[in-house]
Order: sequence, then structure tokens, then C-alpha cells
Amino acid sequence: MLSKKTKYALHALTYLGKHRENKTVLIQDIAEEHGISHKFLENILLELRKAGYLGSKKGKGGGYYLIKEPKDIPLSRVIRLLDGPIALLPCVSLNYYEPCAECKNETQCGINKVMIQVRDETLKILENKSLQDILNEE
Amino acid sequence: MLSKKTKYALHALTYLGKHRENKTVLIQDIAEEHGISHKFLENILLELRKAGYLGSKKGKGGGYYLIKEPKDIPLSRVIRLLDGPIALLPCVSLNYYEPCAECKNETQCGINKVMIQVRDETLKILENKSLQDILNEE
DNA sequence: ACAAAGTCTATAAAATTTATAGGGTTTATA
DNA sequence: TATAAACCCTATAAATTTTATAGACTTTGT
Repeated sequence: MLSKKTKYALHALTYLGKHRENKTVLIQDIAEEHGISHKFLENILLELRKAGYLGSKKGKGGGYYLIKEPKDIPLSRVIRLLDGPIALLPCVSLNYYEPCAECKNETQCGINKVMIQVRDETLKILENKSLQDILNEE
Repeated sequence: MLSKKTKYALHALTYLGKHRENKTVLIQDIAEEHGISHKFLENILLELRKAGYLGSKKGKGGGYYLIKEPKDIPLSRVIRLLDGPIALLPCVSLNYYEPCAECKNETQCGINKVMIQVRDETLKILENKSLQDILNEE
């Protein structure tokens, strides 16, 4: 399951995607719309901005706005950013690799081999679904 | 990512799958082989037995053994048993459904719709990989 | 000048996962 | 039939991660 952080990030991105004609959107507006804590959401939007998905404007009249095309924001990226690995095991993660202590020899481990296959197939799914797909459904 | 519980369950199932000629296998043997805490593994094997994957024999000379064919133990089942939902959001889970508080109307939520698609495609992968596939790789 | 709004870091609270503890029950066998 | 081996079961503790909050700081429009 996704963490609330990632789930909220998706709601925020969706909200921003639906309000692209506005110059900026307030954190508060997104928070109220979904009943999310303002402060919690603040941290999430900050991460999305640092990762290059959002722009922001400080001061009165400021707020956030999308700076990438929705089609260029795949689920895989959002999940990796906020939740970490997509792989089911550390030993098969492309971006967050760590060896598994209980596995003496990774190259001879059937679990490892199968999980690499699962990772690759899962990745296909999550790389092919983007914010645009979400927006298309609303 | 899978919890250690699920990861250890997969190692235990693999071990048992590789020792089907033995009448029984000791918890201790599996624990030692993978450097897992005996007591932690005990609870996991208990769950696998209650779920119908393993049989056990008490008392001296006892232990665990597989009672299902490896091909009939899909990853999806093991994950659901020990980790819970495969779906990325509670609102799209088939087995552990719960509404998402921040979503006013599920039927109009694009995130919900897309996540249903992701769930169905992910499920295909995990239902088609079984313990047999792991054993085939060792 | 003032108020609105994002920035940033630290910390607290809550929840979940991981691990341990210990007595109970069953069974083979000497 | 006593004993030791091995699984059964529930409770609790420890560790980790997630979720939430706090508060001081900076920027900007009016």
C-alpha cells in the first residue's frame, strides 16, 4: 500500500492539474478540499517542488503550480519520491538496492530471480500510468 | 516493499519446497539456514499452516512440511496472508477494502479509477508467479 | 509597515513491524 | 512412564517508520 504521503501527493497533483489555468493554488485550498492537515501537506508539496514537479511563488498572492506536463509525471516517479522503492525486496531494487541479510548468495536465490521479474513487470505498469491518466478519468 | 515476515515466509516455503522428500523439517533448520530468529519464524510458519499451506507434526521428530503443490502457492496469496492488501490504496482493495477519507466521491475519483487498473494488472503478475517459479530458479 | 504565503528543520505522537518470552501440549523413545 | 524434543499460542516489549505538529524565518504584494 502507498503511504498517506504518496496518496496526498497524488491528490495534490491532481488538484493542481485541474487548476492549471490559475496562476497559483494555495496549500490551504488543497488541504481543505481533501481534509488534509495543512502542515503535513506543506512538507509534501515542498518535496514535489524540490523534485521538479511543482513551482512556487512566495509571499502574498503566492502558491503552487504544476511545472511539468501531467503526461510527464508517471506514477512510478511519485511513488519512488515519497515512498521509496517499487521493488518488493531491497535486493532487487534499482534505486534503493541493499543486499538481504538472510540470502547467502543472491545470484543463486530463486526469490531474487523471481522478484526481479515481478519488479520489471510492475515497473512497466507504473511507468505507463501518469497524472494525465488520472486527470482523464475525472 | 514486502515486510520481513513475508520475505521470511518465502524463504521458508522455498526451503520446504526443496526438502519435500523429508517427512518434516525443523523450524530451527530453516531459521539457521537463513539466520532468522527461531521464535519470529515460528509465528510465521504457524500462520502458513493455519492458512493451509503447511502441515505440521508435533513432538519429538516433528516439524513442518508442504501440503500444497508449489504451483498452487501463488505469490499473491502469500503476500496477502502476511502483508495484507496488494492494492496500492484501501479504496481499491478487493480483500481489505476501506474508503479513503480524503476522497468525497469514490466513483468520481480519477486516482481511484487508475488505481483499480494498476491493481488488476499487478494482480495478474502476482497470481501468475508461484512457489514453483522460485524453485525452478534454484 | 503589514499581512499573506511559502521555507525549513526539529520534534512529538501514533502506528506498525519486528522480536522476545514463557508456559502449554503433543509425541517418540529409552 | 519419564523425559526430552518439538510445535502451539498468547502476550508483551523493543525498534522502526509514518504521520502530524510546532515555530521561527523569508519573501512579496498592497
